[in-house]
Amino acid sequence: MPCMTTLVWFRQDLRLADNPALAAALESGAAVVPVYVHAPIEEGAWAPGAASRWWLHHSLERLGEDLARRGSRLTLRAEPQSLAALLALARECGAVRIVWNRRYEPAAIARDQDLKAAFRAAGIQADSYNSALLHEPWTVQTRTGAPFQVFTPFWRHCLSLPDPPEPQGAPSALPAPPRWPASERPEGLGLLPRIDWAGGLRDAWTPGSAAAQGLLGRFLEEGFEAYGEQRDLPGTQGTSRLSPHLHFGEIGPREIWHATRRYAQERGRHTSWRGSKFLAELGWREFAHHLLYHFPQSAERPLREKFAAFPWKNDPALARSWTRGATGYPIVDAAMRELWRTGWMHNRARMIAGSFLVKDLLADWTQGARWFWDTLVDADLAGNTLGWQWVAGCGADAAPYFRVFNPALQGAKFDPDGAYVRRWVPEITRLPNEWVHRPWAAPAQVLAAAGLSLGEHYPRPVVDHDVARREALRALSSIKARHPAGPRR
DNA sequence: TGAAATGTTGGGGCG
DNA sequence: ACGCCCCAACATTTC
Repeated sequence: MPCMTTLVWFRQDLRLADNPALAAALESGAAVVPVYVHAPIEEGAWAPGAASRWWLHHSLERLGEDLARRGSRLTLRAEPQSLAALLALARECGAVRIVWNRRYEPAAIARDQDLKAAFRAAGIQADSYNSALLHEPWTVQTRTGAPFQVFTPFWRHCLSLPDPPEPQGAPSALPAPPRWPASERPEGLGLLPRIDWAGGLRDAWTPGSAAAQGLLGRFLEEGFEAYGEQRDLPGTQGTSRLSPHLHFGEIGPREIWHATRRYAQERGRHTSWRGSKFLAELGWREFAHHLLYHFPQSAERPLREKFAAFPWKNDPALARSWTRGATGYPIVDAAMRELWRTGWMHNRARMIAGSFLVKDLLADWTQGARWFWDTLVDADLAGNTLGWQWVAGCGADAAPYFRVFNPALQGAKFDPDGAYVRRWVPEITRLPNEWVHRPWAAPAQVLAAAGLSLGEHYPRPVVDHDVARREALRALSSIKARHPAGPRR
């Protein structure tokens, strides 16, 4: 006679603290079988990319260890269909209930709805919870009941809502079932690359919720105060680097919210924390999920529909120079090499590199979104979509298309001492600061003194920014309506 | 969460 | 002393 068992289906909530689905399972007193199902085909066009898979492998290992320390186990299954895998597991365990934390990507929403109905039809109680967002997307709306399309009023509205609930700590023990079901080994999921290119990722990151908590604590102590000034400087460690941990749910936004509040209040700062630039970044994350939820086509298509007719050039050789970090613009190349090596790119650098791809190379923003999707450890459909539509100027609250970043000026402004470009583009290390962001303009004797021969050690610019900018503006005018087009409903 | 082009102002050189 | 021009510095407009 099997005792009551609940499946806790882990997805992008790979943590034990602040996990409402897990808490709900424990509350009932039932035995708990934690499970992760690897079913990438179900994710459609947005199955995890190579860098994400590397992260996921290690994150699952950490979660398994955390569970083992609490007398439990993580059951791993690799199947084409989550439903079949979970129904089979429920049968094996005699489970009568399954719980999970919600996801908000269009394909995941559709899949989860089908699953919920199928579980209920099979006599299995299915309940879902919110672990990933401060506020559910359908609860945030303008006075007229419409979704927000501009960040500032969106976030102002969120800040006016009651605080999200305080997160619960991790349980100290999980009731085990009488017998553990069979489990795939992490290696069996095939997440790790066949040839080991992940050395740079290993050096840069420690997946898992313990590391995430460590990063958050260190950031609050050392980075929070100066975040407003430091966050835009890619040559410094001014950001929290929590993005991949957030994507995989190793830490939740509510934990960050309340940890920030506590940090500020313990130091007698009762006013600034809610309105801080740091929490506003959580706001952008919320806004991204809000937009993807309300505009589910936006991962594939420009929100401003005029942009569907934009005359992209899509030159494969130029796109290749971009992915390889060989455009001849140091800050763009530094950004792309940081991404390739570490699976991450500083936010300011994302804007500069993104603007360059879309506006200087006239490549369709979806090409950039695809590359980031495969190479970023924090690749997130909502965030990636918002970021690329923002940079291309075709999204909600986006940078106007005519706002074109000048790589040399951005470099001078945000990497004035050249620390960032020198770290990732060592060819130009010996150029003085004055020329380090525009080696093409350096006098011959300066290049010679720096031991740099353009076209030999480091490429000449693949396009002339000045010319490219004008070409981009001309391309824009070709799709411009008499009245600027608003976002599509 | 831009940058370039264009306009305005005011100091200073100079005839 | 005066007008003219140049141009830097700043502001505004435009892309």
